Amino acid sequence: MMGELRPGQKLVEAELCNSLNISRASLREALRALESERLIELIPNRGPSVARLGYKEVEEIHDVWSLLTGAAVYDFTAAAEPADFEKLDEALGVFREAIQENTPLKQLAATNSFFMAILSKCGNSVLTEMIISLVSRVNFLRAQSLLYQNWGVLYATEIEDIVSAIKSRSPEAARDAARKHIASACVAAKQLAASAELEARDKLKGGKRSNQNRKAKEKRKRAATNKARAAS
Amino acid sequence: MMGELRPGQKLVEAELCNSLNISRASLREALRALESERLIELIPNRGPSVARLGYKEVEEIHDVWSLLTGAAVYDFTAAAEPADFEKLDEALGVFREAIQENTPLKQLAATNSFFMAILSKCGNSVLTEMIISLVSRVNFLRAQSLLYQNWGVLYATEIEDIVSAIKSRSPEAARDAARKHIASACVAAKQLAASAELEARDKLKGGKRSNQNRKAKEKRKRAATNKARAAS
DNA sequence: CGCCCCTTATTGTCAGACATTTTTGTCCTA
DNA sequence: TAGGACAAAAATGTCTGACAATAAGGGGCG
Repeated sequence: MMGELRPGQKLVEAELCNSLNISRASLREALRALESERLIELIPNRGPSVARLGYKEVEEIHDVWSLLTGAAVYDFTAAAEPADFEKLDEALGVFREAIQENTPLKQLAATNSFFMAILSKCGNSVLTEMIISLVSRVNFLRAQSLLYQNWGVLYATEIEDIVSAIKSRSPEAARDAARKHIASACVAAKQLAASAELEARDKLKGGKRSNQNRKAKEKRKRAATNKARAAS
Repeated sequence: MMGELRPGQKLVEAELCNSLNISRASLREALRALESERLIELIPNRGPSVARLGYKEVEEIHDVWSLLTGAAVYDFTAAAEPADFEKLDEALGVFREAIQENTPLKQLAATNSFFMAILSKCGNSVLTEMIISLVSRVNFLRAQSLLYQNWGVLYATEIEDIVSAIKSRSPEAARDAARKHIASACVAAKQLAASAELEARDKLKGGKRSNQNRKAKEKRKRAATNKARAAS
């Protein structure tokens, strides 16, 4: 259920219908919704495919994400109450645990709950939704940066900086700390996106080669097919 | 085709299918897309209705819009070329014309093309799309501020300020001018949203009264319905 | 007048069908 | 052998009809 979908992978409606046990009508409704969230691409007459993220787009998303999250953290810092501080501490604690245990998915969940605690009290639900929408588009890159690389330790100190700035009631410092953290995430994501683009290019070459192989294989089939056609 | 849909108005699938001459399946796909863009609300088992914008939400949208557009104008100011200046001047000229001619819809089109000229060259397509999505949600309020009130003359001077700041290659000044303009638009939109909320409340009262009226009317139908039921 | 039940309208979902378009596979030719 | 024309297969875009589940509205009753 996780990580099984690679960017650019083509999705066939019939297969999805079977695996999800829903009708094509319902499936296509869901696909439309996923398309507006930019999680899949829907090219006319070519069907849906998992959204592909280029290097440039990753950068753009993080730029906007940084701007919006900075504003959210700024507003949160002014409005936060002691109960909110506790939530931040708790999420930060879980994150530290996850680093000790070396459980990347737990790290990801912890950072998500950390920022959700902030967003849910930033006072602007439109802002919150837009940030969530942006994060959903690059979340798998963030997961990869924790899974396959070791960005967690850096993220931890950055998040600590955010918390301490919030606790000292300094909106500007909190905003800058948050933007700095997202800048780090952007570096990690851009690395992954770049290597993914290279991989995709390699696969393309491999695919062309395999086409030639397939042609050789198919020659054996010819005889049988010819017989069938002669019969008709 | 314009202004026929009032916020909160219920949309019936069958009627839309007839008027658009498409099947329910296709219609529902389109409705899902409109829902993710927040142009309609889609409550389970209650069907679609034109999105309602409350006072608070109008403010939130304008806050985010201001932030994002500020960034776009900032980036545009650095990247703009002489050809882009011409587009801005042209849009501004059309806007002034429209004010002279007192043609509000032309004013709206002019401001849209003005900002589109900026957005298309701000260098961040994600940012551009998000702004367009936000504007689409409050565009009818902007149109009303031009149609029924006289915000156009103020908007004109504000847009001039943006242009002159851009031309003097001052990103900060351009950003602030843009944000100031959107703040004005926010004031206008909030007024309209507030009065719309009052209207809606009045209609609710009137609606209750009309229910009673309808009951009186329906009494005449009873006889026929009873006969039909007795027959079955 | 207000509340409960029943009828009706509307939505959510499915299965099947068909034209159009894309993709794949085959054959022919230079 | 590579490449192009052509046919076959697969997939999509769209429509129709159907049915259960839910919500809305009307009628009857206290």
